[in-house]
Amino acid sequence: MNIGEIAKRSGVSRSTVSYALSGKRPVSEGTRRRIQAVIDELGYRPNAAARALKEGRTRTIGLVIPPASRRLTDVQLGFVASVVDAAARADLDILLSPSGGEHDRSFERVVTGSRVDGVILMEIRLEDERVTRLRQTGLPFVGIGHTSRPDEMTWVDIDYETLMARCVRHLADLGHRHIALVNRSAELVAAGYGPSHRAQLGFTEAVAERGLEGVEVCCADDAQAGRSCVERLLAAHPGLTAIATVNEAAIPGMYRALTDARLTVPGDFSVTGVSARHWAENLHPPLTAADILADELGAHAVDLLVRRIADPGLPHRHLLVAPPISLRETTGPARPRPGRP
Amino acid sequence: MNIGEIAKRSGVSRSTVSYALSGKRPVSEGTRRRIQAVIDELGYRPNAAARALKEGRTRTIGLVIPPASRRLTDVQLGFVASVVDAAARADLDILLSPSGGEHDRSFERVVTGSRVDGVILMEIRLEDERVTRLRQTGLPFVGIGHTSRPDEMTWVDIDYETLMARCVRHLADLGHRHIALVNRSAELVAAGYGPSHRAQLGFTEAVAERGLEGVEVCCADDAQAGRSCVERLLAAHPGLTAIATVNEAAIPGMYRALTDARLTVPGDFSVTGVSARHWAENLHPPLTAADILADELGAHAVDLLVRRIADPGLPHRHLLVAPPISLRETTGPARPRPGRP
DNA sequence: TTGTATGCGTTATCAG
DNA sequence: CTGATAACGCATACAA
Repeated sequence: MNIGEIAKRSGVSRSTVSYALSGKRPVSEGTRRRIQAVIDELGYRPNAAARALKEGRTRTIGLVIPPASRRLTDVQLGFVASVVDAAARADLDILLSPSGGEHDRSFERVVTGSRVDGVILMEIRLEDERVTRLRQTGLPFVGIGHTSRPDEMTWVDIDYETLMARCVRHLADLGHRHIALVNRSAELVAAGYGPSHRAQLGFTEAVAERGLEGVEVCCADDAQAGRSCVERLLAAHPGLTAIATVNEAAIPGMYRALTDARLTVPGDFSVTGVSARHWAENLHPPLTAADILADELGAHAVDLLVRRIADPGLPHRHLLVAPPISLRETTGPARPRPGRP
Repeated sequence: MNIGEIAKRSGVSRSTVSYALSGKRPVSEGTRRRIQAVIDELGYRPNAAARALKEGRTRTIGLVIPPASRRLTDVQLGFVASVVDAAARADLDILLSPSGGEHDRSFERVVTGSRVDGVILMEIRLEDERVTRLRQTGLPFVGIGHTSRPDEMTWVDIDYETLMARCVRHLADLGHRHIALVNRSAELVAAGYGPSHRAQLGFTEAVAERGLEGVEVCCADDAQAGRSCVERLLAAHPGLTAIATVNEAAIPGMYRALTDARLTVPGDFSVTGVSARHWAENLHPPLTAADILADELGAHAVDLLVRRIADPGLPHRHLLVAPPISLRETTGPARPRPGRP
């Protein structure tokens, strides 16, 4: 079924059908209706490939997510959902590319061969080959996250540095003097994952500023890791009374370790961090945390991308958000740990 | 950058470049290398739209997921991940369509206009307009889930009926006589959501078979709902000693309600159900459950789709899996509830 | 071993 | 207001 068939059956030329559809040229009401009738009857839809070939654009954007094998965190899922949602609202289709490392076939397919009009890139590292590649191709793209040279690209991101510093100050205000940062996995940190690095930065700064004792540990993104991580922390640091974390997936395990150690939250021990709101609210007890507004950020990324596609010469723009801490039920005044020497 | 440009710079014709790329015709080693050098230098990639137009296929499959606004369950996420993964392995791209109800623009775009070679459809209802629509278009598709007329389409699915019956029998074997089924949301059940209906069926059958007392309730897909649902259940049914559920998202809340009622699991009360393995294992305590092998099912769906695309005339095939119950730490011998009259 | 020519389905220009 | 026709970039049948 193609436009020629519609033209034949309506007794007009192909161009008339095309114009009747696009409205880019006046078509008499009578023929317009006749054409529409035939289209409805046959269920004709313009071929997307032919249109893309002719118009030079696909009305599709690429979304590069972490490899599917790695389980996505709630925050990441929130980004995906909001991007998908915003794209659908803008009548854009989404081509998904699960690609992490370099030389990924799926990634290459998406960024070359004119399959998409632009790309949204998630999980960006401080040094990220994909960013380099995207810049080479000249394809418009927007990062959710940014590299160590932020001016080179358009991005939206969460200000983990400020957020973590806020968490530390909040704990300090409650009298905590010995605090741990539970970061994401050692691999991620080693790979130069921006949020981890910036969380570290913010933690170190605020700890120094308030003259606290701070300890930093890495922890894999799952409950079991969170549990053993906190067990070790408690054993090694008897004076520790609070944890700040950016590892939401590990929090249930951290709670568990605390419970097992007969430490109540927030009575004996405080926990806070950065997390998706939905996740923080559904923990038991609900986590006092800076709530990441994934919806807003994803929608904004799509918006920036749409503009960049319309005018690739636009100067790069950046959006760094630092949501306030939502007080819930996991932070309280410091109290010396029971059984502490 | 197009094939003509490469041809010009290599001093050969366009067809020679094309054949050098596809290997469908012998090309002398010398010219092949010369062409490749130019391609590498300019970073040429064949235009996907032109190729799709010429070949009549896109090397892309559509994945229809529930609307992004609705939070996906762990099981659903597992399906998406495994489909994405399997498609990437088969060098297929994925066009994502978040669409639930009827007349969805995103859905229409994906299934018409030859944007994809085939579709994988998730969250199918007993009566599902999208299935009807897909059948009309003649586009190959595979369901993860199936309608009330299973022979009309190719699908893979989880045998919730058998699974739920198994859960009930397992509880009955442990001496439980009064059991509740916590289903998914009332909306979903009302909309004719297959898994919910089949779980209901299996529950009713097994309860009758073993002469038990059974009660069925619906519950929204979140922790809060699970909590209040179990609170109500405990108040209304003093003899209740076990729950079977297909609502994994509600389980943390269910645990909470049990704890609040001073009921230990599995000492005083048993819980079991159907869940993603990862989810069951990460609950505290880990849930005794039939583990849904999302990976396997998603990969299988892609495989079936690829075959259907290759030969649309193939007879419909179905895969109904019923994984065994993995014994973990939430079911034990029945014991009368404390404080029971 | 290579070159020429055609058509995939659209949109848009040019001509009536 | 409408029709004929030329691209868009590629793959391939046909010729050499």
